[in-house]
Amino acid sequence: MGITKSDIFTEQQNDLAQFFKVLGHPARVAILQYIGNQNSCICNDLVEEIGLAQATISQHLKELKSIGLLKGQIEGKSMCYCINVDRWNEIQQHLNQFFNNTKSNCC
Amino acid sequence: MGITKSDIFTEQQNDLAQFFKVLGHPARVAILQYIGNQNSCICNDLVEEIGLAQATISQHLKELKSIGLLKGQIEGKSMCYCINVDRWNEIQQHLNQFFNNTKSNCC
DNA sequence: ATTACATATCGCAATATTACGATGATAAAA
DNA sequence: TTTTATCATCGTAATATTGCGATATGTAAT
Repeated sequence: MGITKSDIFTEQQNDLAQFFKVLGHPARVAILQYIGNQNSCICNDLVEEIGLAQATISQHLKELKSIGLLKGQIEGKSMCYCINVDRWNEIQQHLNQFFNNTKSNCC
Repeated sequence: MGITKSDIFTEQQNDLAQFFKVLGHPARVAILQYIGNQNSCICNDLVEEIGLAQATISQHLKELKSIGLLKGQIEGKSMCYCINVDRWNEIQQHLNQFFNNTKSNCC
């Protein structure tokens, strides 16, 4: 099949999984780290920095935008992609809540 | 293509992405939450609890084991799958390091 | 208006993931 | 020993993801 049965899970579970999923690709991790180090960014830098085709980088940026982690501003004829710090913190908090609420000690 | 170009990323980026990826499915989130609430677990409970076929659950458990998050002990004729707390904390720490080191504030 | 540049989107091919039925392996129970 | 129960693995179908070339879109410069 290949289709994830999202309807049998809670919205919280689906959302959480979606955050993890978007972060679950090395290119997207690398993009976030690069932007984090630069404190600014234009997409073309990324193409050289990461080593994937422009179309591919653009697709990854789109996914990072889809969960609100990145915001893009038109800067002349290029784009300035930046980390949405509020959202960043919010997601970090969600993930930590998941980790903290899920600890157990049976074995 | 569909193949991730892991060779152009650092080991740290690949590992981090792998953690996120494994957690990036609602069934696996649900499995961890369920085990966390029970403080113990046998796989068959999960089949009823989650609502996926036994083969599917088994596959998800395997992926959670692959990053060391779960450990399984044979318990009579069933399995006791438990959260590996040390590994759990370790991964939580890795993810938080990533979040803390990647903050920026350009826009 | 034309050109040059930067990014987004489309369409495709290759590969990965998800899900499940069927089957295999193992261990307690009868 | 046969049966039953529990979990793992195999094989397969459906769908998703990844990556890229080609092309579209938009903006700035000439």
